[in-house]
This record gives sequence, C-alpha cells and structure tokens, in this order.
Amino acid sequence: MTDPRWLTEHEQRAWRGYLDMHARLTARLHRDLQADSGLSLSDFDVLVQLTDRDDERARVLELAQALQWEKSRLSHHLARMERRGLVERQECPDDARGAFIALTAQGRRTIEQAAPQHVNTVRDLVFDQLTAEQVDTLLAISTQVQARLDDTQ
Amino acid sequence: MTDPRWLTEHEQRAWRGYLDMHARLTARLHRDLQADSGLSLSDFDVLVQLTDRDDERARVLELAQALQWEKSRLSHHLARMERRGLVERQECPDDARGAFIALTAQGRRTIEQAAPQHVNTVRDLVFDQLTAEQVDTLLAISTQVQARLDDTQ
DNA sequence: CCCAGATAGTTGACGTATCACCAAAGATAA
DNA sequence: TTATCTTTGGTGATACGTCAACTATCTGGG
Repeated sequence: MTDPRWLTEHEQRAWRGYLDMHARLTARLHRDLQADSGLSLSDFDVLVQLTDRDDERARVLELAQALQWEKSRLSHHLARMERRGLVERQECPDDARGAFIALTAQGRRTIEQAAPQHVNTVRDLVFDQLTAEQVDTLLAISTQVQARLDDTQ
Repeated sequence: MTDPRWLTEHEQRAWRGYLDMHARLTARLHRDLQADSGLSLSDFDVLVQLTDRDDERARVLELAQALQWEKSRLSHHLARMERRGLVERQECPDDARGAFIALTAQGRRTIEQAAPQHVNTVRDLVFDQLTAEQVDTLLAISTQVQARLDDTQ
C-alpha cells in the first residue's frame, strides 16, 4: 500500500501504449462516425441496443443495464436523442412510472446507413492489423482483467 | 465501402470485451484515484508531465503536445487546476504571449501522495492478471494499431 | 384501505470536452 | 514603417457525464 511496486520499464511502455492507442482509436472512430452519420459513439451504442430487440424498443432500466450506463446518464442522453428524432418515448401500460424507448423510422435509417462504414473502420484500424493469435490474446486479457474487476467489488 | 465486411463472432466478442474492459477499468481507476487524492485521471496526467521536467514547469503548447490534448481543452483544464492550487501560471520573459505552467508545492505533495496507490491499483487490476507473453502482445497490438492510425492520416 | 419503503425515471448543478472564434505578440517582407 | 501572416494562448457556447435530490408510482404489511 505505502510501499509501491512500480511497473517495470516494459510494463510502463505497454501501459502507455495501451492508453494512447485507446485514446487515439476512439477519437478516430468518433470523428469518422460523426462525419459520416452525425451520430456519436454513444448514440450508436443506444441505437444498436434498440435494433437488437424484436420490437425495436426497450424499458429505460433495461437499456441502462445492457449498456452499463447510469440511469441518469441514459436519461439525459435519451432526451437529447429524442430531440433529434432518433428515438421516441412511449407510455408503458403495465407500469405507469415506466417508459418504453422506441426506435423511430429516422433512427432506424440512420443506424442502418452508419453501421457498415463504422464496422469497416473498426476492421481496417484494428482487426486487419492483428493476427488471429493476437485477437485471442486481446479477448483473454479483457476477460482476465474484468474477472479481477468483478472480484474486487 | 458500401459492402461491409462484418466482424466474425469471435472478433465481435473480442471487440465488445475490449470496450467493456476499458470502460470498467478506467471508471475504477478514476473512482479510486478521486477517492484517494481528489485528483481526476486528467489531473494526474498533467501533474505527471510537470514532475517529469527538471524545473517542474512547461509551456502550454509543450504540455499539449506531450499529452496529445487540444490546446483549448488544456487551457480550460489548467484554469480549473489553477483555481484548486495544483498549478500556477508564470510569465514567460522570452515570449510575452506565452506562459509557463508550474507545479505548486501543493501540486507536488498531491501527486507524490497519489502516485504509489494509483500504480498499485494498475498493477493489481492489470499486470498481476497477465502473463509476460500477454503483456508483450498488448504492446504489439498497441503499436500495430497506432501505426495504422498514423498511416491513415 | 392506508402507509412505509422500494422502484422507475427525471431534473439541476457542476465539472469536463469540443468547437469555432478571438486577441495579443512575434516574424517577415515591401 | 506598415501590412500581413503565424504562433501562443484564451473565451463562450454547447454537449456530455456524474452526483444528489426529487417526483410519481407500485407493492407489501398492517
């Protein structure tokens, strides 16, 4: 605790490289997606969740859990997306407190137009650069780190 | 372009796993750092840059380049850090437009107190979970993806 | 039926990120 | 010198994320 175990030179390079890669990668993905479709990465994630449902709608808390977002973040974000006509709120007959969030026609058109190019960019920038073994290792790393995150509360 | 090459099932799992890991990992690191020292991860990065200099100060654009931040982001951020007493502005005699940003005594105390625990958390959550080969692969992945980012403008 | 506590979702305040624009100072050339 | 071009840095508007507080509704025990 008070006696730190510092990172080795090699670990420091790996850590810095990882942080820099992530910052630059998401900045590029965000910029391209925005230019291509006017969507942010967050918009994209919300719309993907909705298109994955049979009826293209979901309860707010359901979405929050699927996205791993705080409910207030989602609430603010949905208000902005609703203003832009990407989603709409529908009353929930079972529970008058609740609301359904539904994809609008414009929301569906937008995500259907944006997704192919976005996937191509991810492929170009990431998966085309990696070997199959590296992809395996990336998944293993993600799994192991998340297991530790789960362990430590 | 119009004909997407979708990700394989395995690639999708790796991509989702990676995004989820990063979101959860940085959220945890941020929360712990904040609780321990009152610093944000951004504050931390700025302070590390300053402590790395001999005279514990730097020009604004120098910092912006080192951090890979936009100058306006840095300007706003420094204004807030200055208000909290972590850094101070000093006049630049060589160039009256310019400013030095210098670590304050409080800034130095804060980062020196915060860094060991932060490094321990990174080690606990990440490097203690990985084999040496996995760390190598992480560095290779970061390098390869950043090379592609460099290539594509 | 009534009320306490839980649940669904929103709101407001504040810190932060980005964008576009601005201003002051320096550099360069006529 | 003046004109203009570049560099250094800041500002204000707007969007976003988080926290705490809030409203409205539901649910279970008396």
